[in-house]
Amino acid sequence: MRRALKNDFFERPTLAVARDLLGKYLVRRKGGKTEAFLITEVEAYDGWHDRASHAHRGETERNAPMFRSAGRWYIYLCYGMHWMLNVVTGPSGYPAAVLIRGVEGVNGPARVTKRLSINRTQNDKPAVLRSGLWVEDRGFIVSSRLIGRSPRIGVDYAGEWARKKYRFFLKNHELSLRGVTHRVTTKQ
DNA sequence: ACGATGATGAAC
DNA sequence: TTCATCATCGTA
Repeated sequence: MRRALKNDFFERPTLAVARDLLGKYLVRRKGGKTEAFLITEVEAYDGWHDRASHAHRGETERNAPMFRSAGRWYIYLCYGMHWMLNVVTGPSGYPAAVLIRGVEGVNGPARVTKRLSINRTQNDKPAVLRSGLWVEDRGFIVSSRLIGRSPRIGVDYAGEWARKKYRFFLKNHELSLRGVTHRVTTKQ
């Protein structure tokens, strides 16, 4: 089973999308080569009131993709050198997105974009095969007991929002890191 | 523990 | 126009 996720997957509440992205595959096609990576760690950024979100101070040129329809990429430069990859979620007009913080064998949001050669050229583009970057369901089921939650990384300035457990990760991430076949999932 | 490195947004 | 800040990482 190999099915590219459609907009209806991303149009759901942001926390649900974040949780369900674990165990899906981030797929990159570039220069005739296609690579797929198991998604192992994500963070949700949910609405205007979320003080950790770029959308907290309203719509700007940078965060405009977050306010648009779900299933598009929101990519921006952080600390002057790192690209951050997010996928827009929720209804159109509601600013929300999920940050891809880790994939199998690649730990950390800046390393993910570096490994997959992602930069602003994909920003605001739809997550479909045609754009060269999309997400696939490959039939794995990730049960709740294999998922960990924690506060988000690097958002200590966000007050009570910094403490919300909006980060989701696969508990056996370390196994994946060492290149060992992961056992977190069960074939459908 | 800290410097790299530049876009962003808010203040002036 | 200036300035502080920043959804991080590599080196020490």
